[in-house]
Amino acid sequence: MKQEIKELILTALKRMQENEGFEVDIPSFIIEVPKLEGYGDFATNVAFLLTEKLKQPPRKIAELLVKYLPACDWVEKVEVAGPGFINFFLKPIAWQQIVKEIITKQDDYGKGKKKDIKVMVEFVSANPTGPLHIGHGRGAAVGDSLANVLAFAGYDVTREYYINDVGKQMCTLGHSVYLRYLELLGEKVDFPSDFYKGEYIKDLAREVLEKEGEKYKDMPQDEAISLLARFAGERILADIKADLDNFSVKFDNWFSEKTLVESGAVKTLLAWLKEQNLAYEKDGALWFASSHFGDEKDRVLVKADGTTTYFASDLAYHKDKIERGFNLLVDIWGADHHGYVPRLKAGMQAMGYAPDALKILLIQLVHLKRGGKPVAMSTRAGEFVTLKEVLAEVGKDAARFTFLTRSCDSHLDFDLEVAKQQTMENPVFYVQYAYARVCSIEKMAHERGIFFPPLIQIDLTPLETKEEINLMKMLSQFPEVIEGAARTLEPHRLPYYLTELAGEFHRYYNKHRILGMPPEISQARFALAQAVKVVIKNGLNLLGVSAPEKM
RNA sequence: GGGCGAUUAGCUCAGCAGGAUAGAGCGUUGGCCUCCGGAGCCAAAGGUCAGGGGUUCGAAUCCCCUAUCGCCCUCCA
Repeated sequence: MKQEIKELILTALKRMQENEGFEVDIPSFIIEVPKLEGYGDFATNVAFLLTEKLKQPPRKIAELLVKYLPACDWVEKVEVAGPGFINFFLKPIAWQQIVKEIITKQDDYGKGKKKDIKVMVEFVSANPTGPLHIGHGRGAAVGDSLANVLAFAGYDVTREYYINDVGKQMCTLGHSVYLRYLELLGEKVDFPSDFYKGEYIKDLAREVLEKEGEKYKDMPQDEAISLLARFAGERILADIKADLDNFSVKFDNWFSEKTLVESGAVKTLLAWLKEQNLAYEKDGALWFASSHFGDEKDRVLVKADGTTTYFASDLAYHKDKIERGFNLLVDIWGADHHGYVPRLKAGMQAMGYAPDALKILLIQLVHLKRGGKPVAMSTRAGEFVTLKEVLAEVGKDAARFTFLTRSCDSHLDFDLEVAKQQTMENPVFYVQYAYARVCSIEKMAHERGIFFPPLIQIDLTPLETKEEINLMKMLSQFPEVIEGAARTLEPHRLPYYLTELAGEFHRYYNKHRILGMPPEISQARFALAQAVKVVIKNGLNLLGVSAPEKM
């Protein structure tokens, strides 16, 4: 609808230029929904943007422009208001068309046109050294829904999980299991404080002992640690996959860092950087000259002990992404990694890629609470509330909706008690309730033997009360919400929209009856309710939240 | 000390690419069940958009400074 208004204005601008002899570039004006009803259904600021060039007051320009607007059968009237806004008032038929469109398109309503952009969304990517905790859950929900939204908006989307399955932390993992294993065999061990202390390590050790006996005790320590690292890593990764599956989080690809190292990609890249004089040796280490590209200092690629850093692999990984043909890379990181943004961007530049092709979303930390009181979460002590535990307690829908109803860069207080409550403090139920209500109306109609013609044949002209117009307006905004959420990489816009839409429907439902009215009114209202159902369903799908027919 | 993020109603948070008189829920107060699901609806009260400068027709929104809070500043991941 917005787009159609825009077309009208563009036409008027052209005609005005021709007839009045103005030679002005067409400014990038906006069409917005005004806050006040009296200002119409849409308003534009185009006149303000022309004042400077035309050297005339905005109001005068607006009045002139209105004269050149083409006639249109769904526009009621156009007014110039205030200092120079142009307000459009639409006829009900304009909105009724939307209902028809939704009913026709169903699952496709809101979809954007295919865009020629291949985007990779990389998210979670937690090291396979321990179970996912609630912070990972937030990243998982945001990444998964953002990928859904981007795909729906017309982007070609791939979702990937990067597995850090080599390096020091895997060795530490193996060693941690090894020590717990020895403990089980009655040996006294000194467990270092920087090892993985969680209870799950003991469980893994116990499992090894039960299945494979005491054989690791007798082999060389290095060999035992290496074998145990592999076992533990695979087992933990399997658990991570299961947790994500329970959270309705899907990946197209699980990318192993190990393959990057074994294929020689990391070595090749390092050699190339040296050749380009972008990397140099100092103090026995190899450094990347990231400070040439805006980072505050240079960064180590190969440590003095000969091992490569996480960062070295990461450069090779991002090079690999680009080489696979992605022209937009979205990385979703915990905010505690923000210090790595400049160096990775520097890496992109050094490798000859546009730094803007990489968008990094930093997700602020989650503070877990219960009844307003903080729940202790210490990773160091190995005591944390896992994602699995949270899901078991509050359920997938509430968890996902809560994670998604915050902008990424705002801290999130996740209160377990609130997430369980079915009140408006927890709007997931409010939205689902609206959906269930429509389903219930259908069921009731069926039970009463009320006949409805095919939705597409229903005459919608009876839809003209204020509540109906508002509801239809809200429905018409869905495609723009999708487009905006995709463009800005802000999936949180969607839950807010759905909450508003649900509110508009509840209001409507409370004031007007759908069933038991004269047939032409009942039918039109029923069609409207079906349109609401479609949009809520499409929205919840993108959020990975279920749309229950009964609650 | 430096960097990033935040600061909007008593609380939790929105505010969509600067637009007209600042938004929602919770909580508070008062209403609505002869009626398709009351997990709902209506109404009232509640604000110096942290503070100060600047940019312009116009700023919660963009720029600078200050304050407070969180996170980061390793040849860790």
